[in-house]
Amino acid sequence: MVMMDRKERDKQLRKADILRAAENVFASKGYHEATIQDIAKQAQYGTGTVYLYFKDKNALYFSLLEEKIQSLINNAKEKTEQAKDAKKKLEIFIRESLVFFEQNQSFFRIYMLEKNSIQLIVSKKVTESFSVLEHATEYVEKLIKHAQEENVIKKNYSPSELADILASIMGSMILNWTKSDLRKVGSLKDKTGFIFDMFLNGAGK
Amino acid sequence: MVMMDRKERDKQLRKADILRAAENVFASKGYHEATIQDIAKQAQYGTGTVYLYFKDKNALYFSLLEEKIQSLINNAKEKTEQAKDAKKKLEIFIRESLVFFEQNQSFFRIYMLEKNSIQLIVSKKVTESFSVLEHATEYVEKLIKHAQEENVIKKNYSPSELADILASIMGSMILNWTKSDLRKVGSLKDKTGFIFDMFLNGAGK
Amino acid sequence: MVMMDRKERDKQLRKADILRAAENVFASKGYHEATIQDIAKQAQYGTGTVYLYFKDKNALYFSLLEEKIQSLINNAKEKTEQAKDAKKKLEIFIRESLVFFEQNQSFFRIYMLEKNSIQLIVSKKVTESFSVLEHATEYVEKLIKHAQEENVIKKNYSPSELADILASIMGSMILNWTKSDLRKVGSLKDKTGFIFDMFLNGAGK
Amino acid sequence: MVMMDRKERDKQLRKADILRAAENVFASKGYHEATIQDIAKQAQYGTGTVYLYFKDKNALYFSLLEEKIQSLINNAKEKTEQAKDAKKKLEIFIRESLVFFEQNQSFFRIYMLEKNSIQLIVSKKVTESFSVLEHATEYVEKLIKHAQEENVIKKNYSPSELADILASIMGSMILNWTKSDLRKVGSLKDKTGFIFDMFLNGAGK
DNA sequence: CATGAATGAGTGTTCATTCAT
DNA sequence: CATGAATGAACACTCATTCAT
Repeated sequence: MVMMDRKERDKQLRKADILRAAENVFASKGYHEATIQDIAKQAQYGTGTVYLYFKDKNALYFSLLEEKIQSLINNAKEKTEQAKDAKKKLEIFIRESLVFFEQNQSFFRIYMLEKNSIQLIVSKKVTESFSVLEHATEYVEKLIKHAQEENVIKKNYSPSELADILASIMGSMILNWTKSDLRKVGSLKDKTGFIFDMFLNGAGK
Repeated sequence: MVMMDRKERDKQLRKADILRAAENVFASKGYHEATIQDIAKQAQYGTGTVYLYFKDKNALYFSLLEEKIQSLINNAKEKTEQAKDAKKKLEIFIRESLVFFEQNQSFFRIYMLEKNSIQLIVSKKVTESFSVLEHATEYVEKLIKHAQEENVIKKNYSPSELADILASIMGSMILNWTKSDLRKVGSLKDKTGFIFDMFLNGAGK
Repeated sequence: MVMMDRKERDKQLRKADILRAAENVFASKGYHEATIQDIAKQAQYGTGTVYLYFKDKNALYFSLLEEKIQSLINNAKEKTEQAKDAKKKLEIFIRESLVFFEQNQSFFRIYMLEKNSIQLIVSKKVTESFSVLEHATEYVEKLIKHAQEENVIKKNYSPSELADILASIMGSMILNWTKSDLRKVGSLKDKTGFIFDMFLNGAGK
Repeated sequence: MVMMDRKERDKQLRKADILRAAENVFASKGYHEATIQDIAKQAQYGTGTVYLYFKDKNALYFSLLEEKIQSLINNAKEKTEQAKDAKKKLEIFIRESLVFFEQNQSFFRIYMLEKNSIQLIVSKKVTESFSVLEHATEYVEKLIKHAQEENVIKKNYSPSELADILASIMGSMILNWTKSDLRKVGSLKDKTGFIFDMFLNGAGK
């Protein structure tokens, strides 16, 4: 995006190294059990080095979440815009999310591990930088509103509630998939149809 | 249920005291931020006393989850059996779960905070005592299977996946409800109809 | 002073143990180089134990200073009141201070090491509990005022400045004494006369 | 003094830059709270550069003290030699010291903060380079000896003790002055008379 | 049985010092 | 020479767990 000199580029590379290591460690242990030393070792840096790039453990953690969510949203938006009607947009959104999570399983672990903590525990440390999450939900809401306007989705249900439900259905399916034997089950994105159907038509006959 | 002497009864009473305290503390701080001293103080016992009734922090935590889930299932089973057809049973199950969580908000916090951790982190400490959760899902699966047999629910979808989805929809709604201004929104169990509808018929028009 | 049960008494004893250890360690290393582990080890307690009795390193440090200064003042006041005229009072004050510091050499090290830091660096942590020092200087000022009223000391000099000067002369002499070979020089309180003379009559002929 | 080539001159200039920065930083934070990075940044050099000119933090610190004390002594000596009699010399010494400290308040802060640490803590790192202080006290002692020979000062008191006392009285007065509202109180060197009087004639009537 | 004081391993974080560029 | 990123030892402080009373 922006032109940067070698120094700035190297800095970004190292920051990325550390984020990658943090992703693994947080994913396998969760926030509290992960130690900065774990992460530093995983990234093959000294302990102190981590602090050159992130103010503290919390900042590292939220940087990670932010980066990933941002990239998920950006990708979803881009792909979504190629479709015309709201129904297709929704379907693409579901598929792209599944693709993303399939490619980012360790991030998914983190997301699932802490998403509720984030929402329930009102930590002061959090609020600052965490508009990303709001943007994410706002985006899904927008998709749903469009679908309502196009008469694809019932108008009497609140878009924000529907957005949460769609997200939770997807979460549930991804979780199921991660727990199953991956070789047998096939790609996660094959679940798109099922999720889409469940969301639009439910389980009823 | 079982006959017990005074000694055993007292022991159970104290165990319950501690579980009640743990429920509050875990609910407001989450597992890691809660300390045994917090819990002991809240229960008006000495720190060491907690260890007379629970092997360690983890055991206390899972005892709590187990007890609550057990009571949720028991209650749901009992109420559910009063209905004849599968559709009604499902509706009752949903309603009773909502009632339970409305009465046990702090447990719900715990459940939401850690439910994913429980499933994702394969902790050696966990596996032992955690058959309850399986029983719970098994029970919902059974309800769904019945509904499939009675032609209320599509037969081509897996009961276990549908069970997870139903649970996640309910979780999503409860979370929404806890976050909103309780006085305005009314009782949680009023959401029964909406959830039931979403699950059976989806959001589509 | 106050009646206390065994528990409270034991607690005070342990607090005293730790204060004694802290006195040694701070005295030989200064505040920053002293570690809590040093102090705990010296007191033959575990690291964490220190924190049962003192909020943090700072609190321990100031507790120590406060306790010592308080005891110095109390003793000085008591002995001083036995004399009638201001001149005698001043002399007794000087002697008693010397006796105190001779008996509390490691405290004197601490006092000298940090007294200026205390006065120069306006630390927020300090201000709260540090009225003791003010009381101490106030007391010396009062002695000097009395001496001025009794025409023993020039009235045109400010009592507070004179108090500081007296204190600094004493500090200087005590420092000299600690540095010299104690066996040869004799007791510190033998310097009373010299200090008293220097303060009243100066070095001039 | 000595002829030096450009290289050597530049080196001295840079050393001086760093010493100036160190003076500010040490004065406002004290030895332990000051960091090499603070100093380097203040001096507008890289962190590593500091180590090209000073072996370590300690060496930098003592270089600073040494330089300042040296310059104080040199100036005092020079001005002092203009007077003939010992009494006048002493007075000039006091005045010049006050002038120096008034112009070097941040150094004074450092001096007061650590002067006792220096004398009390027998650090291996210190001893090497610290003959300056001895020279300084030796010089004051010499002044006092002269005054004794000229019958201005009592002969029965030890010159070294008197030197320390004079220094401590001056320190006390300077400290008082720095703490007061400078605009009201006027120049520090106006205290010369008072100090001289206190030293020669004491506070007595 | 009940207690809560004592413990010390373990964590996040800082900073003097080094060294590749 | 100059740099400043990297390092890792060190420290204050917490808390699950134990055990003497």
